[in-house]
Amino acid sequence: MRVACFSVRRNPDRLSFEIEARDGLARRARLVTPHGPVETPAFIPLATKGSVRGMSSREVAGFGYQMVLGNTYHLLVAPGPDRIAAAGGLHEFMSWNGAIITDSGGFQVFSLAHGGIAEEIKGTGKKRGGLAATLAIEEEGVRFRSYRDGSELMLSPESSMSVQAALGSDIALAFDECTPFHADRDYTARSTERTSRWLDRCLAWHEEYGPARQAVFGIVQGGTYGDLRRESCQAISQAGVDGIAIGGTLGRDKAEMAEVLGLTVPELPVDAPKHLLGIGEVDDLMHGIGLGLDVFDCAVPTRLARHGMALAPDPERRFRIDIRKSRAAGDSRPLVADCPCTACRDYDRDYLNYISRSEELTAVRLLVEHNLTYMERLMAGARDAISSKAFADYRRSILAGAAPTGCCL
RNA sequence: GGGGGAGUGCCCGAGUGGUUAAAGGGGACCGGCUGUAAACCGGUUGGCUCCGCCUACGUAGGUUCGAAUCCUACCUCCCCCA
Repeated sequence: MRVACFSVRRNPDRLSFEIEARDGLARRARLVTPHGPVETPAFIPLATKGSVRGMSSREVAGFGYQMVLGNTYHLLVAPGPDRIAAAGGLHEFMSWNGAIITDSGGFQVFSLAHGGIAEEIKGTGKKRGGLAATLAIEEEGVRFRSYRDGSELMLSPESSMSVQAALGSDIALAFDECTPFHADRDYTARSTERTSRWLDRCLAWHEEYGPARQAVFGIVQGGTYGDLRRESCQAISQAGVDGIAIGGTLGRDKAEMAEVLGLTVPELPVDAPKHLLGIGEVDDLMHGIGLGLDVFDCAVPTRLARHGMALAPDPERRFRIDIRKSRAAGDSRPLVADCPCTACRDYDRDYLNYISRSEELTAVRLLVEHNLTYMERLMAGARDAISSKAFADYRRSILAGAAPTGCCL
């Protein structure tokens, strides 16, 4: 049974979403926020703590990005919503003129308890010492211990929305619990239902006190269970949100992720803007766009860069090249041929290998710029392909090892 | 010429009779990273016919049941006095 009653709160002051072209399920659209448009499909870099690590806001805009993602939990811990509000909101605070979507802190319920997605799936989170920063998950909300000073803090649907109101993001995400991969069906079901109740509370609070020009997205949970995903989709579709994000565990591997998304996306209203949270990698983006998803955010491009990995059209090596490997030493080729980023224009692999191994900050900056440039070109290429009804070919060529064709400068 | 000190695995550096193939760093190599506790986290790093053996703590001898650790000679380096 297809959900038909998607009640987008169509308020152009807050958010509009215009689909401009379709190619199969994929679509090219424009998400217009109070801080400008976002051409979709779009990849959104993370500015978790109010900064895209290693890059100035001006630089990020220069790479072609129109939206970044900030985090409620991290900005609550420091510097705190009051200080950001006093600065005139997060846009002003971080000198970012484009759109901002803020995550609700729901993911931190999961990540602070388990260490991360891979660690939770593999059960290796303990290796990092276990922060135990998530104290309790209750109907009211979640109690955390600040990893900064040990103090206790609570995040609830109301307080998360309140912080996001103070941050003044263009899109606020409803407070949710990201259920772990290892949660059983019973727990996932109860958690997902609670997340739905939390969504209602978020919307009620926002209706009353939230900024008029801030949109609210609900988050689909349900783990890897098809029926729970469906119920979550229905609850959100009927709640009166401005858009929908897909969260929660997407399974053990890419095959399972495809399965879960295959069960989830068709349950959502076609016309709603859809954001796939936390994904991802080059092939994942091609897959998600093919399903009709619009926005993607992920730590991977910036984090990999800090870890010495550059994105590259090499499916055999998971679309990345480890610039610190000795094979890069003495290699006078650019990182990626025809890439317009500084690393590729001005330097060769030999030099990048050397400065990266030397722990020079410049190496990190160059790789972050490269990866962000790569992702934006990948997405720009996808947008162009959709406009010319050639997305299937584009996707095929990218997965076969072709370089992104989009222009972002 | 006289006096003193030091030589340890790729590098630095602990260790002064047995539980030491030898702490700890660094480097190197491999792996991981998907709503960022992450410019981070694991693993490996003498050899082999690998659950045991061989080779190893400057070189060559010696003491001892047993030595990187004690003794002797030699080689090299550093410091001080002439």
